[in-house]
Amino acid sequence: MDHPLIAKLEQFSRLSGEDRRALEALTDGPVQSFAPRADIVREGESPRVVRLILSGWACRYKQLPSGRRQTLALFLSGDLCDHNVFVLSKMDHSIGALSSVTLVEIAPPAFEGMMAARPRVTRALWWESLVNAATQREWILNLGGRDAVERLAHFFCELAYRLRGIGQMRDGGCDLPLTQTDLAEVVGLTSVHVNRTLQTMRRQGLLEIRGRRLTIPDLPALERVASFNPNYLHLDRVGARFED
Amino acid sequence: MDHPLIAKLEQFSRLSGEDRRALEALTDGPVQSFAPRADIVREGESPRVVRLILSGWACRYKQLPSGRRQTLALFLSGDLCDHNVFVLSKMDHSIGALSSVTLVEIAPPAFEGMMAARPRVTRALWWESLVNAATQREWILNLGGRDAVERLAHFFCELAYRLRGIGQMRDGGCDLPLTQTDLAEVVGLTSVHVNRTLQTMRRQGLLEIRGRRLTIPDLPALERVASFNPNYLHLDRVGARFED
DNA sequence: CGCATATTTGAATTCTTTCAATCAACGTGG
DNA sequence: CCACGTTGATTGAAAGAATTCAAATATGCG
Repeated sequence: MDHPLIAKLEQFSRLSGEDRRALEALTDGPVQSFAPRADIVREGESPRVVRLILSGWACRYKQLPSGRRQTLALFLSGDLCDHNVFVLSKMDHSIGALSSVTLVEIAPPAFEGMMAARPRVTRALWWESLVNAATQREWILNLGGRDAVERLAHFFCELAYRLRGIGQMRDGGCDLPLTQTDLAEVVGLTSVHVNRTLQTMRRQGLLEIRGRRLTIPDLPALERVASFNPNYLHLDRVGARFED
Repeated sequence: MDHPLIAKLEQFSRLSGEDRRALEALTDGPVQSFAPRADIVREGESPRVVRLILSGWACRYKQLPSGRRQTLALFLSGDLCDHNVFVLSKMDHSIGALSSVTLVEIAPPAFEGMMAARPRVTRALWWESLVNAATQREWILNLGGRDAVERLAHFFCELAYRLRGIGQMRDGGCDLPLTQTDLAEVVGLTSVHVNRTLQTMRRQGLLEIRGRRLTIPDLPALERVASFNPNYLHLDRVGARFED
């Protein structure tokens, strides 16, 4: 199996053998494991390292005094948790495991050293961080401008594209380690309403959820429901892996 | 009057005379003007330059097929519109003027040259971009986790802190060139509901809007209503301007 | 003064939440 | 292998929040 970070970055840029070795060396530290629901970093802590998700699903989240929790971003295998927050003195949000998670920590100096030495990797990392920013914007649009069905549809579309990018979509479906409560925190609704909305969507044949598996029988249909436009994922240079 | 970008960056880091001259040189291009409601950059265009807002209010926004428009970020004097989007080939959102706006364009090579030459400025620009990212996250929380009163309260709190940082709060108030429709697009509500919500808030003495002026008689009270925590603005190093 | 833009209002509808209870699935220990 | 406890999914009824549509007022500007 491919190295998750390499797999991710190759979506944008073709990497040389040297580039790959540099990335592998960067991430050969000890692997850490987290149980589902465990916090990986908590708001208020001082970030010291960059974290690379190797397997499992994690999220960035914030909690309101009311107890309501909002997911701000989803981290999948190959995702970096903030490759630059260590510029700031304190975390303004938390990072938590949604499923079982394994990750490696990368020391900032090693990270910066590699950026200096490997321009193509650096370019790919820039792309990564700009796509993250674009994804955050799209989430704002999703919460501010769409109703329950559209929000969930959009989230699942984004998920499908992201998972496909890292080779984790199979037979029009994927693992879905999220409970309905987790989904509710992603889309800013209550779990009860997510439940009813999912039923509606199932009835319309937009998706199927059984066990921990999500199936999307007709992704284009789901995209239409969500007014999904994948432009913000900036995958238009995927071909770059074949040129250069 | 201070140079807007210098004023902004000095919130975080003390700049030397050299630093300031470099920033001034960077932004001495021709000044462009935009009328209220005019688009500055449109979705789909290829970004070629970095833009610095000199005066007026602008915003990043996206539009849904339904016609509904969502504001993704607010740009005030001293703000840079994406000092790095030119890495991506096409804009995935638009930038529009909310009031009359003046700005200067900065060519990417000049920008990068200055980053290479002036580490302290670079550090400040990093801070700027991380605070932008944090602000985006907070907007997600605002839309996903708060009701109408709280959302508006939170927005006005953020506004007060940002305007104070650039010296545009006077007598507990500020100019507010936004219509209720503009506000609705910021907080993801209809203008009708914004109208009713503002009336409630006025009745509770949380704010006052007359003409184009916003007054906040008791900011701490408004912060309590919004559960506002300014930590995400990362102003904790403001003192840095006096040390170093 | 008069048009154009912005704010305000009311009533009806739709969407979402709340609360409380039930049902289903799953893993553990006996 | 089954009872039991825990967690997640589902349901119903009622309340609450936000939207829609249409019309009426205000406000500002030329």
